Amino acid sequence: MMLRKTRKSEPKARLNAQDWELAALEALAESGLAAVAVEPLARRLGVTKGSFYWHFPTREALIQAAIERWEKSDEDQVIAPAAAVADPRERLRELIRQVSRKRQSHAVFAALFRTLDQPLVGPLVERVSARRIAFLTEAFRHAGFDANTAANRARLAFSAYVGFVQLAQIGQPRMTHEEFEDYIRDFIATLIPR
Amino acid sequence: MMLRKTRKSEPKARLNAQDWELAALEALAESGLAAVAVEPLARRLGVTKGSFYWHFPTREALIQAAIERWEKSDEDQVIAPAAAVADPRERLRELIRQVSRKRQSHAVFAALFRTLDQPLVGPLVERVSARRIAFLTEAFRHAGFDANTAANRARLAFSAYVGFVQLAQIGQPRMTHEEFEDYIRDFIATLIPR
DNA sequence: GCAATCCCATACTGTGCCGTATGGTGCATT
DNA sequence: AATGCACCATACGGCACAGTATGGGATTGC
Repeated sequence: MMLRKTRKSEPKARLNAQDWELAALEALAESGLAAVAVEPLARRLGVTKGSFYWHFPTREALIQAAIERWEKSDEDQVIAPAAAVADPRERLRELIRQVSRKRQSHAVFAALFRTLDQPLVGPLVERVSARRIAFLTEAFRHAGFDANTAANRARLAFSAYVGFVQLAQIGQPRMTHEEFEDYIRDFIATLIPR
Repeated sequence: MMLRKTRKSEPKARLNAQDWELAALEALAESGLAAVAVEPLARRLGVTKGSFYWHFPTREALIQAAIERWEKSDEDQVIAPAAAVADPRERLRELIRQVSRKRQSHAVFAALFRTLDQPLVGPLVERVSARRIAFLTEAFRHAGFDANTAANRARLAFSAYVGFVQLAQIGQPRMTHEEFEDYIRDFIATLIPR
């Protein structure tokens, strides 16, 4: 009983709070918020909940920390790179292209969208959605649309984005890489006419 | 102990399987599949689970029956009326307009979309989605698009639809009726150019 | 090399739901 | 009026997870 026995892919022996947060985000992306449960995560990490409750006071605290971590990384990795592009149309195209990369981040977003009833998740999704819609509206305005049309177009684009990440969850489009690129091209051409 | 004591809005005294299915769909539309639980539903209906297990062998059976009922009613009330319209463009407009009515049905669809991991729900949503995308693709083809573009446009429209019902869940758009009508107008104008 | 601290295992209680067993009550039929 | 069936209440066992209590092994600082 001296050696470590069974463990998934033999990770590090001792954990910290960040390890739990990352594991929570993995489970969240794969199986939704319900999978962010203490005991299942502990099994996944090869420890018991005795470990967990040293790092976090409660399950809610873990969820809170995990989604805050996601919100920040998503802001940095999706919004910021797009905002850096000067030309409005090209900025929109860049934003849409971000969806195909950063799979993990969008999987988390999709998972959060499926748990809006949760008190911790609802406000977050609402906040992030409002921020992105505002960002899109601004971009469409600078692309030459009037205020009203820009708002509508932003809503449409964001809805299409949300719908797409949801559909991607079941592989409903079931597209090859070429089909996907073609779809994105049409997507952009339809929403951002020139 | 002769009279009925407490009960929500005093419904009928004795229930049948259909009552349970309708209650299940209500709970599903309001709070997702997790709320379709035997004991909570029993409380909601003012009875105990002794009643439930007379009508259904298991919780899965109730879910199965409820979503089958929804699938049929949705087919009849959303797809069929749109399919009846002759002109392709007008048919698409009619389909999109259906979304603003039939709120309950779309709330259920949104709830099911948030529970794709469930073995009973996944195939259903996949089936319904494929059917609608095929329907949309066909409509776009008849509207003059080539096969490839029609498929992409159908995906885009369906994604926007899925995203919209999800966003409606948090009242993210937070639109007045006029704003909504205006949005739908832009939605149609953008996706179905003439 | 020793103590303090960090990290975790074990064992427990509590809760909410699923499913079963069994008995009881109202209603229709005869 | 008695019987049979449809419908429901009550009570029970089981499971999975949240959270607590406590002790023990590992590590670090000295």
